[in-house]
Amino acid sequence: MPRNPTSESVENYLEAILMLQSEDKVVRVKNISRRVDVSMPSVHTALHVLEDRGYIRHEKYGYVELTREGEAMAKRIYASHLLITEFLTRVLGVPQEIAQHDACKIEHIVSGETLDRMADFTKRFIGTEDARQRNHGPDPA
Amino acid sequence: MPRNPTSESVENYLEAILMLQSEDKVVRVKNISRRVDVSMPSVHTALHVLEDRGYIRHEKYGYVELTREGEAMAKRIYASHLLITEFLTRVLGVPQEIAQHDACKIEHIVSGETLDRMADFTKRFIGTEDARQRNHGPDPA
DNA sequence: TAGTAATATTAGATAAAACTAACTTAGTTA
DNA sequence: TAACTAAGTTAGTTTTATCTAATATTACTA
Repeated sequence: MPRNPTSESVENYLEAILMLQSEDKVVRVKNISRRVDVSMPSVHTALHVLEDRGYIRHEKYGYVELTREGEAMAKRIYASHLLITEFLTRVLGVPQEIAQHDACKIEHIVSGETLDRMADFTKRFIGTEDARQRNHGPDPA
Repeated sequence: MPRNPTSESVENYLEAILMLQSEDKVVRVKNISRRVDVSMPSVHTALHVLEDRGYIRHEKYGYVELTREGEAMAKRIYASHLLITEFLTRVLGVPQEIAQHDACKIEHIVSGETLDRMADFTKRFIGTEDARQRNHGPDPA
């Protein structure tokens, strides 16, 4: 495996922790394990990596917390996820569930450039769609 | 790592072999190595996997050939690659080089559903763009 | 045809990310 | 407070994909 500075795996854990944090207030190994669908020992190992990279704080037998950097990173990834999902569903018309699944993968590999274009396109497209609905007319170009 | 039946790595090798085959007629470990940017021993190992799965034929110190299944697989992946690249460049306006890079990643993970929607959207979109050019721009003849 | 250069292969190591099994800690409850 | 349970940790293994160094083969050429 490559020495990628931020692997898909790391990003997934951060994203999961962010979501658990916002849902349950308190984040434990068990929760992450269930959310990411991975054994507790695997989570444990991953948490060491995340801690080494300064993304989380974690004391033995204690709760898990995102650092400022970890939270920023997690939010960035989550934002990508939302953006991609919206693009897939609203622009391309991909069914929700499939869009979710694809977004989970794409969010880790896509360039910032493409992400920006998706955002722009979605914004313009939604506007156009809304206008079309208001007018009942053909595509205004 | 997951026991994914067809990994990104396998797909990349197949794609590379297909392209080399169409360019050079004859495919050797060295060529694949350069194309995929991986050492020759790594290619060698990968070729065993590909052979076990019935995607290629390869005799010691000889050339590499795709089987019928291997070629089908490779073509399927390459078609996705083209489709995604076209979508990114022509619809979203992502610069060629970045689009290529993103396509190389996305092609391995995206669902067939999303792929289909991209194809449809591109077709419709290009049609619209052409019409716009015919109406407002110089005559394309 | 012998020697060399290019290519291929083998052997063995490393890294990431996961796993199971076994053990430890902490919290609850009888 | 003793003991049970749930959660966490440690130890050790596996899989996939890569690498470097060393060796072998092939093909060419002098």
